[in-house]
Amino acid sequence: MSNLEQIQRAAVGLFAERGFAATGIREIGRVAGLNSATLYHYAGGKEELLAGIMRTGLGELLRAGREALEPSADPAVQLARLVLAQVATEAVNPLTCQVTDREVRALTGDNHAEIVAMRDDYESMFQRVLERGMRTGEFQITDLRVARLALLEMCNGVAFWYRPDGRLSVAQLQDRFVELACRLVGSRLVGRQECGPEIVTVSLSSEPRDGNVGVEASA
Amino acid sequence: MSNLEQIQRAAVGLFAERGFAATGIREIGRVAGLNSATLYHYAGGKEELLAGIMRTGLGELLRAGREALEPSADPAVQLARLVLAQVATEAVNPLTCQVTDREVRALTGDNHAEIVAMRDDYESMFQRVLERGMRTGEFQITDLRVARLALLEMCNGVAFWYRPDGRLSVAQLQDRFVELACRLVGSRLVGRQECGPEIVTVSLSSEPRDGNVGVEASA
Amino acid sequence: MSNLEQIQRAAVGLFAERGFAATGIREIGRVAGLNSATLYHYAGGKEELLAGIMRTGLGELLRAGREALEPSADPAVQLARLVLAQVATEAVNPLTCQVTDREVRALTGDNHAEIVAMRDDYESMFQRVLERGMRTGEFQITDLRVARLALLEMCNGVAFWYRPDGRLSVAQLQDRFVELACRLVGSRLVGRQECGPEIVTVSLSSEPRDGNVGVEASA
Amino acid sequence: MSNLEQIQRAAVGLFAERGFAATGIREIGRVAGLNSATLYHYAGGKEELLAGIMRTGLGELLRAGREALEPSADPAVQLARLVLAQVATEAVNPLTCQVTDREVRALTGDNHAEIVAMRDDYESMFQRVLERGMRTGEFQITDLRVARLALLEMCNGVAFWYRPDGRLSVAQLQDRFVELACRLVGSRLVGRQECGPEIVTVSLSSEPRDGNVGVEASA
DNA sequence: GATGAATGAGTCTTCATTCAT
DNA sequence: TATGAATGAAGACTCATTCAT
Repeated sequence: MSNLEQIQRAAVGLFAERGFAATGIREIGRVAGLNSATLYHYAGGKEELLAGIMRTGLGELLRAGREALEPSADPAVQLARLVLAQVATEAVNPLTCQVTDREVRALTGDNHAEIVAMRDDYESMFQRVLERGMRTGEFQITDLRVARLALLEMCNGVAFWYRPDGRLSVAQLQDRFVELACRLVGSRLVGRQECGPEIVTVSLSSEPRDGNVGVEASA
Repeated sequence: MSNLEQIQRAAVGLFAERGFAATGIREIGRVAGLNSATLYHYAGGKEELLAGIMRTGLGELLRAGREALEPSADPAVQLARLVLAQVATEAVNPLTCQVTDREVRALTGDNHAEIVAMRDDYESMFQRVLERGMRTGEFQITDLRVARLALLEMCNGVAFWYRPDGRLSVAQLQDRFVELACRLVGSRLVGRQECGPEIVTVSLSSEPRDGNVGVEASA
Repeated sequence: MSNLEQIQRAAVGLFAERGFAATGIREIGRVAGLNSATLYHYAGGKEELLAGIMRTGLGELLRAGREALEPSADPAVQLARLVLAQVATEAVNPLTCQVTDREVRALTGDNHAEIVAMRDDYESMFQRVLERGMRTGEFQITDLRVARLALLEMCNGVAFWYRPDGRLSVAQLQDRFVELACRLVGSRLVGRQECGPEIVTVSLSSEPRDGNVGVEASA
Repeated sequence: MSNLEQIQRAAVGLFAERGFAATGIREIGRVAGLNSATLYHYAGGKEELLAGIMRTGLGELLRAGREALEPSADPAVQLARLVLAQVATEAVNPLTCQVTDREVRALTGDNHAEIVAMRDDYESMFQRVLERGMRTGEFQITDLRVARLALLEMCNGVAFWYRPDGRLSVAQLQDRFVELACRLVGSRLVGRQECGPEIVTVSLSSEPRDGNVGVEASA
């Protein structure tokens, strides 16, 4: 594992636990096993470190989202696949997703603009699917904006309570959420077999792990 | 308006915008129009200030929740009323609710324990209603825990995006969320006329406001 | 007991325990049962409070010292009586004497000058007696200054370790110290019956006490 | 001279002049020629700085005391050598000794316990010698505790008034004090030639000096 | 006579960052 | 590549003091 990854993991763990502002650069260094000055060499500073983490997290959500939309044009299937993708990503990388979700306000200038833009891109995927589902009559939605926001909050929440060593497997969690999402938008329940090819879920290099399993990605 | 209220409003505004850890005591004082030392006279310190705000916020959620459960024993009605109450409280006091939702980890010791206990109390209201609805067959829930968490996340989210001066009135927002909640748990759609007496929504004294309208409470 | 006395006692107790600089005006007020602002009315401020205490303490030492020197012109008797007087004063008012001994450097300007002058006055009593004892041949002193300083340190020390409820009565303590002093200056041992009329030992109003016994003085 | 030494000297000078509580960390930094934050890098904080100084001072007193007791078993000689050692240490490092003597109460927790234990160790050396001298009949002491305390106060006092550039050399000062001590305990006068090998007197690195002379020690 | 309110200056300490090595 | 040293700015908090009531 590279030094930057080591640093990102340490940072994600601490940022998730205490928040960006309450975490010291020295503490990150200590957890990563590096001098805090070394950290500047690899990560470029505290805010750059956070921005890198969030780019990673949102980048993966975007990639998985695009993969989700690809195979089918059916809004119900697309929504189900979006939920599959997001839930799995959040479940497999909860701390990175927590940080990505909560610390946007800590960014400034270009970093802030870039991350907000990525987030907006991601949310617009849901928006467009919901819109098309309404137009085709597959969805029964009273208020598009409210539905989208409720749906997103619900899915984002996974990162904050799901524990991989708990009762539910990721696959089970996905099934539960697809069901909830279908109900929320008033669509028919989309089954797993309808959903087409499985979506790759990436185990992010920024996510702190005991041991080192799963599909690893350096992005 | 008392000095403590002035301080709490300033603090809530800043905590919501930048987070507790990223907000300086001097800055709160500046916004409140007081010397930072005076703030200690009224609020007792930064953490005490936060704890006071969160006590206010959770206290009101608990109160409104109890009022919601009272008139009917029907789980569907109780759930609808819980959602009515929470959505309205969040919509009317969004910043206080944001802070209450996000800054628990900044508390320590007894403050932390107390607030966590209040939050658990509140969440158990939803849990109990969902359980009873499942037993009576009014709800069709695949996974109780997942449903509860999804529901709560969805409702908590309101504080983060609802704007009182926007397209939707609070009443409309409530209707949308009752519909979403009913769908989520697989119950019949509970109409407003079924819901019984209106639930008082308190405008918290800790909530920053332009002007000063609404039912005000010092609790 | 007057309010000023109450304040002085509280202050002496705290100054002795933690030192002047480490003691807060509010804490003194709390111990005295008064608001810290009220303290300004009676004592005029923190430094004035200390100066008052030290004036009291040194004033009493000076008074007792003069009383000691009066009845006899014999240097040996005079020295014995000076020791009797000082030891008793320190034993009966240990905390006031500790503060008087140690906190001179906390004073400024006129207060400082005045207290230093009083202390010098007091020490010069010993100096003069030792000088005369040398001239008359009653004392065998190798180095006058060293002897005086050693003698004074020795006597001042009483305030720091003597406990009235301990093994030794004040009278016994006096006897021990007279013996030590006589040895130190190489004089014959002066017996109690030689010492003439007893010296009044004042129980200072600035000394914290449980209950309220002894000859009390307001000076 | 190392930075830590620089800091300790500055601190000792200021602590001796104004007291620990009345000395600011910034002021120490200014005198030491360092930013106050740098001070934390080397000394770890204000209390740690004091504790380090006192460890140095008491450590040296203990070492010299042990060296004093070694060569002879004769209580009179041992006492004389203890006095030689202490007087020289105090005369050569007066400010460090002042601080060590007076600021114990500023320490807390483990630091306090450790320093008090060292001081008790040191005082017990005197106690044991006095005890043995009484048993062997070499000393004529009416009250052991009083004699020990008087002796110690007398010797401690040296740090507060001896000036190396004054009338007396350290050796002369030692002779005067050995004489006083012998008188105090009623022993024969122990001469220098009886005292055996000279005791090393260490010039502490924490002691502020103009120029930089003498046997220097980093301990 | 007595006090709660108020504050500017001060406290110790930690911060993110830079830089010479 | 890696780090100990160094610092100005800022952190939360306490201070002695004044004053209107």
